[in-house]
This record gives sequence, structure tokens and C-alpha cells, in this order.
Amino acid sequence: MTTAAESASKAAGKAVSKSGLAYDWLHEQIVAGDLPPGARLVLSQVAEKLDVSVVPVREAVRRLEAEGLVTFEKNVGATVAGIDPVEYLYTMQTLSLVEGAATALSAPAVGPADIARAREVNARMRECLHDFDPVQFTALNREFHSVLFEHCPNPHILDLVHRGWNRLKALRGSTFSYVPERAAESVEEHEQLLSLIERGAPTAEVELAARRHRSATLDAYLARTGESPGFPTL
Amino acid sequence: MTTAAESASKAAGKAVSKSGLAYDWLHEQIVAGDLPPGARLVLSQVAEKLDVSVVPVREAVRRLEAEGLVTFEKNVGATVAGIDPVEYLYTMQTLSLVEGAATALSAPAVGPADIARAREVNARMRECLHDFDPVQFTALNREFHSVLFEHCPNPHILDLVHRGWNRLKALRGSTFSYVPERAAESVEEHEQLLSLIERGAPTAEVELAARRHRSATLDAYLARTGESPGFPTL
DNA sequence: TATACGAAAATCGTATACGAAGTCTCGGGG
DNA sequence: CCCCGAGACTTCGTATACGATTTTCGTATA
Repeated sequence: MTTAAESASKAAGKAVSKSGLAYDWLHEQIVAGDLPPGARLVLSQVAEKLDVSVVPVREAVRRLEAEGLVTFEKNVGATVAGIDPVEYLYTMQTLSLVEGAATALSAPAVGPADIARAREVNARMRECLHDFDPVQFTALNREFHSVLFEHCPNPHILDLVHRGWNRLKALRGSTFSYVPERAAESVEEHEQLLSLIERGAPTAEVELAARRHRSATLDAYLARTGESPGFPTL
Repeated sequence: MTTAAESASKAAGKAVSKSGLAYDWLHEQIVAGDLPPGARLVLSQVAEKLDVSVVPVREAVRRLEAEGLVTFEKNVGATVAGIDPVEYLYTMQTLSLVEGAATALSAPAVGPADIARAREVNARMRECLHDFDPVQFTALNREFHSVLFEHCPNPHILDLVHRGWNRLKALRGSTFSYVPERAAESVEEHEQLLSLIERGAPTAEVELAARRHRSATLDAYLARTGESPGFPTL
């Protein structure tokens, strides 16, 4: 018999312990959107599905809670977190902060090969613009930015960036995932960002540009919904 | 009989579950420095000391791991994290990033009463300068900055600030905790920071000042040890 | 003496079992 | 018809037990 656990293990190829297996499986399900926000996670059910006991599942859920991907209420249960609009604002603001820094800190280590790769990805994003393919566009967008921030030498900041992206990705399918008005602008800003990095612009300048690039999406979202942030912006 | 668990519970007054109890106790021990970096945490021993079983302790340790306060190696055990100098650099850099943002975002909500309180704390820091009392100075320093960033409306950023401070506090007693050359400067910069906030300076300006205030301590540390960061700074 | 090997101890990882707390349902009363 | 309470049901929280893995230490051998 082939359990869901085994296929998850095969897919990720990195689960070493059973708690790690449960974590990987749940993380994948949530980030991929198969477990939508608000979905309930019953420990015993997950345990049975993965053919493990509840203890490792419990541990996995607590880890996901620490990442902000699920909320865990005492004696009630775990639910996939995320649909609160204000939470979206917080996440975007935090991501704009840490991603801006990560991109700036990465910049000196970004070589011509990385630049070329990013340009290629950006070109494909342009195509998605014509084809009206938001899903692919979103995926490419993450790939583009990954190239720019993955060389960040500070692992803490890099980890925060990953967490922010994962939180956002978990919201795909919800209202916030894609702001059409921003898509075209975004592709242009990507080009400007690459130019800055290519010419070795000062760290502060790259940081500001990268931060603005993201917070502009937040602004567009706010403009579209007609909401006011209700708190200061960076 | 009075167990260590009960006294910890009484001290914090917030432990609801046993895993929460174990977490609180370990967190307090680590942050207070009673469990120095490198100390080994054996689950069964901690469990016995707190008069609970190993399962809640295990969960507490994983939570602490997520915060970066302990490292947990498979089939080996948990140790209190922290003495690596490069790790100190990463932590300080991250803290300078998030604390700068938190302070800037707090600024509009900081009222005259807060300002007055901060001034009072800063005055006491001046006294510590004369009395050569680094421990008290460090404590007051945290209190001072708490007043400035605790109004941060974004809970994610605020949480990151708390984590950073806790990590640093856990290192007290190690080489990094106190940079004498910075103490005097620091008190002056506090005054400048208060002036900025008092007059309602732009968010970006407050952020930069708060960030610089912290990263300057990092620079002083590097200057003293003669080390080079080996990676870009913000 | 240094090193390789093996057994024993220590410690973690997980399964199972039971108790505690919360939630839902259904029946009775207003 | 609506409100409310007792019971059962669901789900988490923790304890205990056992297996798996690593480390340690003694011993024999080159």
C-alpha cells in the first residue's frame, strides 16, 4: 500500500523523521493551497492519513504555528491561518521590510549569470501578462525575486523572507493574491531593479527600490479596496 | 513539596498548560543567563525537575528552537544556542533592521508621557555610566527602547524585535553583551532619537536614526575585535 | 602507546492509552 | 416559537512504554 506519507516523502525527498514528514506534507498542502485558509486540521485525522501517530503530527502543527501558517487553539484544534485582510497588510509590510534588506544584502553577490536568469524569468512574466495567466505570473514572480535575494548572507533575514513568501503563497486563491493593476508596472520595476544591481548601486538605494517595489503592490491593493491602512507605512 | 515548576508558574503567573510551563521556565532560565550558551538540555532531566513528563518538555524545546534560543539535533539533544560571534553579527543586523522599522512605525503613537518616561530611563542610564554598572545599564537600555517600539502596530515586526532582544539578552555574560566605548554615545543618541520623535519627524528619518543607533554598536564591536564583517551591512 | 572494535549506557523518536476541556445536540421549559 | 441545560461526542493534553540511534568507555591488538 502506498500511503500519502510515502508519496510526500518521495516528492520532497527530504523527510528524515516522521515529525519532519508530517511537517513537510502539511506545509506543502497549505502553501499549495490544497488546504485553504480556515480548513480544520484534526490531529488524529492527519495522523491516520500519514500513517503515523498523533505525536509527530502535533509537533509539526506547532512548528507551522510558529511560522504563522496555522493557528492552534487549546482544546479546540488547528486551522489553516490567513484570510484576515489586516493580517495581509501586516504580512506585506513585514515582507517589504525584510525582502528589501535581503535584496540589498544579496546584491554584491549577484553575478551576471543571475542577472541573465532573472531577465529571462522577467521576459516570461511579460508573456503571462499577454496570456492573462495570473497563476504562472505569481510563480515566476517568486522565482524572479528568489534570484535577487537568495544570496543574502544573513540567514535570519533570509529565513524571514521565505516565511513571508510562504504566508502569501498560502493565500493564493483568496482575494489578495493578484493585483492586476500592478502586474504591468511590476515587470517594469523588475527591469529597473536589475539595472540598479547590475551597475552596483549603493546598498541603501537597492534596499529602498526593492522595498518600494513590494509596498507599491500593497498600496495598489489598498487603493482598489478603498481601504485605509489605519497604521503608518514604511 | 514545592517543585521548580510551581515557583516558575508563580513568578510568571501565565503558564496555562504544562508545555507552556516548561516553555516559560526554560525561556526564563535561558534569557536570564542561568542556562549559559552551550548548556545541554536533557529532556528527561528537565522533565523531572519540573515534575512533568518529557512530551511537554519536548514541545517547549521545539518552540525555543523556532525562536533560535536553542539548537536541537536529532538523536543527540538540545543545547542552549548562541556563542558564535558570526551569529551575533547576524542577530544584531536583523535587530537593527526590524527595530528601526518598529521604532519608526511606533513613533506616531508615542505620546508625551512615553517621552517623559524614556527621558527618565535615559537619565538613570547616565548614572550607570558614572557608577560603572553594565548590568543595570543593559536592563535600562532595553526598557528605554521598549517605550519607543512597543506601540508598533504591526505585531509581526514587533514579535521579531522581541525575539532579537531575547537572543541578545541570552548572551549576557558573554563577550558581546556590553561595548563600553558605545555606552556614552548611546545615551546621547537616545536624546536625539527622542527629539526626532517629539517633533514628529518623517517615518523614514526615524527609521534610519533608530537603525543607525543599533548598527553603530555593531560597528563598535567589530572595531574593538578588529574583525571585518565579511558581508555587506545595511 | 595508540588505535580499532564492541558492548553498554544514555538519549531521543514514536506509539498507545487515558484524562481533561470544549463543542454540539437534543429535549424540556418558558 | 425561542431559550436553556444536561448529556454525549469530539478533540486536544499528557503520561507511560518501548524501539532506534548515538555516544561513551573499556578492552584487546598492532
